[in-house]
Amino acid sequence: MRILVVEDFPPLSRAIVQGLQEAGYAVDSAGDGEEGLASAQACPYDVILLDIMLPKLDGLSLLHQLRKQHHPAAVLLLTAKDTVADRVMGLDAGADDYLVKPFAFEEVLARVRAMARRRYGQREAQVVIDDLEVDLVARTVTRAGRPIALSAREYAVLEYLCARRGHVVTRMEIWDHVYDFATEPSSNVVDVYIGYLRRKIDADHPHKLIRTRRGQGYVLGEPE
Amino acid sequence: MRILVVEDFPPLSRAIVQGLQEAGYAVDSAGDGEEGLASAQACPYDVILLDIMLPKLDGLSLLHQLRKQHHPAAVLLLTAKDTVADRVMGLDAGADDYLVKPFAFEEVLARVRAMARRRYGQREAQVVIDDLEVDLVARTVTRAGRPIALSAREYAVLEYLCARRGHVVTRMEIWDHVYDFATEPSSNVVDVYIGYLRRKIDADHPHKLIRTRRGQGYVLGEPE
DNA sequence: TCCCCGATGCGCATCCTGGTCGTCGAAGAC
DNA sequence: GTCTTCGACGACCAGGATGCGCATCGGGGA
Repeated sequence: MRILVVEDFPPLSRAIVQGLQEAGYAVDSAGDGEEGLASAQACPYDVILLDIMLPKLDGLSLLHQLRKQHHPAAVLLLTAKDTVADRVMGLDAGADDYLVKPFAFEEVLARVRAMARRRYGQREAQVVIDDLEVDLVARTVTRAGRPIALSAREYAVLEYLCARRGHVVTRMEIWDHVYDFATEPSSNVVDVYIGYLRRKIDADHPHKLIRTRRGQGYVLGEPE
Repeated sequence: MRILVVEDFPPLSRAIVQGLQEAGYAVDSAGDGEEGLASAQACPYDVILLDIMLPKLDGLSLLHQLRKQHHPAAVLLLTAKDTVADRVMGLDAGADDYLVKPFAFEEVLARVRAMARRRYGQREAQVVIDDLEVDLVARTVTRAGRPIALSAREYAVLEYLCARRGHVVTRMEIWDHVYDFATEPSSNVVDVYIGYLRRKIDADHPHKLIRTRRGQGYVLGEPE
């Protein structure tokens, strides 16, 4: 899952970004409204955390712009104000959820998880494929009942594959959702991580869970 | 689907071309407006990705020329500017969609898919013919419920046949939409791939799904 | 230490070519 | 109308080149 944080107060922004990264998300941040808009347009973020009071371009205007362009991200508004009028205005503008400052980081995490899941039309917090179980809330993976430890990046790749289970996913798409802006897509990292994952959860030959579509990408699940 | 990318900034161009190829499209590229116009006139592209700021001939002029010649391609404009005036000018010139830089690759892919589908008048993301099902989003194929693995090229041919289901399609047309400039049409590749497809999805004799129209081409579906 | 990521080389699926065989259809003879 | 003949077109096969995917190694960073 890839997340954008638009917040102008550096300590808060830093705290949120760090917390989300620790939770295994790919996170970018923007310090004002204009930067936020540009970033949002540049990337298919799954979730955008958006402060309302921002320099240059306020959060609600930004949200309006995004929705006008049919941006698919789920938006979580962060605000100091909490009146019914504010709340209505935010949700009317196309926000998916609403969080009033001050809030606990736990709260952020919970809502982000919920939104990310909703975004891919998954009701269940648990994805089951064959004897593999991925718990998207607990962020745990078991195969045939035995728990499997994944690194943050490994989990991120698996999570994205789960979100699009049964669909052919190109390397580029995986890249887009697992990496932030820091790196360049001119390498075989994705292959490498598919390899790691297979070694841990899909050791048999031929691979039954993560199937290769030569020249196209990978598919998770989808039997036969 | 065959796509032309007209973009003068090499890194961006390369990234887009590579990504689209990975997604199974036949892609050519042009580095300036004149080259772009020449390529567009030389080939029945389904989609053209067109930068506005270009050397020699700018994107809007190019677009005007194409529309004057009734070129059928769907055009996706790429631009750094994003004012209402720009947007209106682009769409008035006959563009089908509009993408503001910087953008994520996945955004490009989504819009290209949407345009390609619209272009062939398909609402559904899934094509069903008899007991054959082709999911154009998931890029999966099933016959009588059983999934069928196709290679990238096999899928590309089938996708094009789906797009023109019920119509007679010549070899040349298939070739045009499945291959880029790299190869020459002086062979029987298309026949060969029709053969591959039939073996996988249409094994019965006589072939019910992919019918031969001697001296003309092939038809997908269209009973009797 | 564990995780992350770029690079290299090998093996194989995929792709294409060229050739041969089978088949369809038109035209002509009866 | 029917049968025959011939030409052309399409189907299928198999060998070989290509390039993709995968495993692995090793350096760098947290």
